[in-house]
Amino acid sequence: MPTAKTSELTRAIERIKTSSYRLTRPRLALLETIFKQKKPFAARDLELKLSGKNGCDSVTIYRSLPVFVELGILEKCDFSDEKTHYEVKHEHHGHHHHHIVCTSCERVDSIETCVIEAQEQLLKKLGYKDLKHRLEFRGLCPSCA
Amino acid sequence: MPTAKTSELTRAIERIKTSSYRLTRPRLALLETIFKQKKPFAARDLELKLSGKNGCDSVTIYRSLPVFVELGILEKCDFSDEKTHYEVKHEHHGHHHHHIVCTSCERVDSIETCVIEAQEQLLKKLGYKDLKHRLEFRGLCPSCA
DNA sequence: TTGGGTATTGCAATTGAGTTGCAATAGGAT
DNA sequence: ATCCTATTGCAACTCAATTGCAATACCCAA
Repeated sequence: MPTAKTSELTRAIERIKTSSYRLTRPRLALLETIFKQKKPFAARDLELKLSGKNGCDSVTIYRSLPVFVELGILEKCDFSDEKTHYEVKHEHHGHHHHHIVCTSCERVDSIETCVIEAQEQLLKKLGYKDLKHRLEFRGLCPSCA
Repeated sequence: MPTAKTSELTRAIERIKTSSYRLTRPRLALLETIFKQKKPFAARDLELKLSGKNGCDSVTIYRSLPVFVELGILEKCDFSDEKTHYEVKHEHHGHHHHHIVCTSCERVDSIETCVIEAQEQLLKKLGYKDLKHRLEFRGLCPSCA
């Protein structure tokens, strides 16, 4: 009896197999680690968990993450500075959403209601096209506050 | 007769002098270059314009920009990826605003009406404190579209 | 105006994320 | 089982940004 996580992994594997990409041992190890993540992660986070035998090289990680994004398994979600972050593209919030990161504990919550679409409509009326946006909130979460 | 730009430079100089920071030749050269910028810029942009005699070292640039932010002369405004961007904190839009960057010509416009405050109010009701946010739009501007 | 404490500079070296070249390896379709 | 091609992993590299440190230059106080 597959758990929700197992079937998500299974679906990811299926997506790779039906694409022109190959399902390799390193990629499988990567996926298994990825689906254990409870928060958005950076390449470096995976690197630490995947070093040594049965793991995979950091270069492979850097090369695979964009592939997974292309296959709809992951989503890029850049927080403030430094590194590129990714998160699993869960079915139940495949829809557009944003994050709020606690500046104290780094807890990440999802914001399901997006008010920005209104702003985009405004810009479209001004003649802008192909709009994308990125929004992040930072602050103290209820438990830290 | 000082132009608007001149007086902004003058005010910036004044801010440095009245702080514990020192007004040095490199910082002055940096400020002069900064106030010529018409768009948000990265450290690297200034570096190119300030190399050679009467310029200043890139390390000095990297060290000064955060100081200028602290003094309220500049504002950080991180676009998508890679480098850290800054922009002059003009008096006439010292208020909170966002940007839209054209994905074709890189033209940057300011968005004076911010709908995000509503979202923050919502998060505050949920118990979050000390909220900050960052929002950027990317897309084709009316002339490129 | 001069002297001196301290902020600042600039060079060189380093860090850290991410990329690239390339030969060896391993999917997976036939 | 074979073979074509995607993929791996190492080493070397790029590029932004940071740090150590000795030399320099602000600028305040006498």
